Amino acid sequence: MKYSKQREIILRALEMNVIHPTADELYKLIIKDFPNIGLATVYRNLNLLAEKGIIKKIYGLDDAAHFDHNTHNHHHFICTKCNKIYDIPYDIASDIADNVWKKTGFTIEKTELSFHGICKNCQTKN
Amino acid sequence: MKYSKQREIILRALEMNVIHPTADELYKLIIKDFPNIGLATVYRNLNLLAEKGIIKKIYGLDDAAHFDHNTHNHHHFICTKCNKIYDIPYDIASDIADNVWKKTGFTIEKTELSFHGICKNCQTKN
DNA sequence: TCCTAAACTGATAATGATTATCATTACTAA
DNA sequence: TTAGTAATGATAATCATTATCAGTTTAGGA
Repeated sequence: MKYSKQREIILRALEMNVIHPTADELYKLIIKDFPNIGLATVYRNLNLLAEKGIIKKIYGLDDAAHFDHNTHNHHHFICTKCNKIYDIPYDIASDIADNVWKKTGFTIEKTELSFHGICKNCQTKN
Repeated sequence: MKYSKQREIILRALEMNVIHPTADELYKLIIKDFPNIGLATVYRNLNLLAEKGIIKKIYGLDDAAHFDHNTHNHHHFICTKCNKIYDIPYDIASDIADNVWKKTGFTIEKTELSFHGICKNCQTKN
């Protein structure tokens, strides 16, 4: 993996945003400051960074993949009203992968927990 | 919701298959016996049935949505070698949604746990 | 410093999954 | 039987993502 200015920019942009953006959302943020960057470059680098474990790729929240600079073990909640994505602490179910292994004998490489519902903020409104 | 022969066929085809098919996979199975059915009809009805809670739509296993006639609470494991999808019993983490609610105050409507790894069968093959 | 190979880029075409459109058909309640 | 509406099949459109490719940048020697 060779250094590239674009990758640097993409990683910084992701780190500055706690909104778990999709590749396209991040692209739209970045072109404001770097109008020459290509959409494919954003996709490419996000995937590369996720492969290397430098960032996280989150599936299953909606139809698009989201990216997260927080690589610590944690899960996600998406509010079906405001569509905001929240982090859920890992210790909510820290032994779950181990349980699955004990019960099934399957080797677990990745555990993805996603919760859908109404966040506290949207509950009080309305 | 009005009766339709196609919906009946789609539901039966899903019930007969434990393979958690995608809409397209199910379509390819069905046209063998019902060559006139349209792909859009399969998508439409699977989504409709999932909305009504008659079947389950599973996200996050791979890029396509899979469907499951088993509506009992349970989770899924996908083997990264053979791509087979296995059911994981619910009691592996039966209190997890409750835990999230207690910790965050968020109302949980849907909990989706998906595990990726190597199944027992593929482990022994090597 | 200069040179080359490999990695990276931007633009865009291609893909794959899914949804929208629309004219036609099938169900159902009166 | 009929009218109203939901459903259908064919296909165009969309959306997210990946592949392609010619030109550019980077990095590690000579």
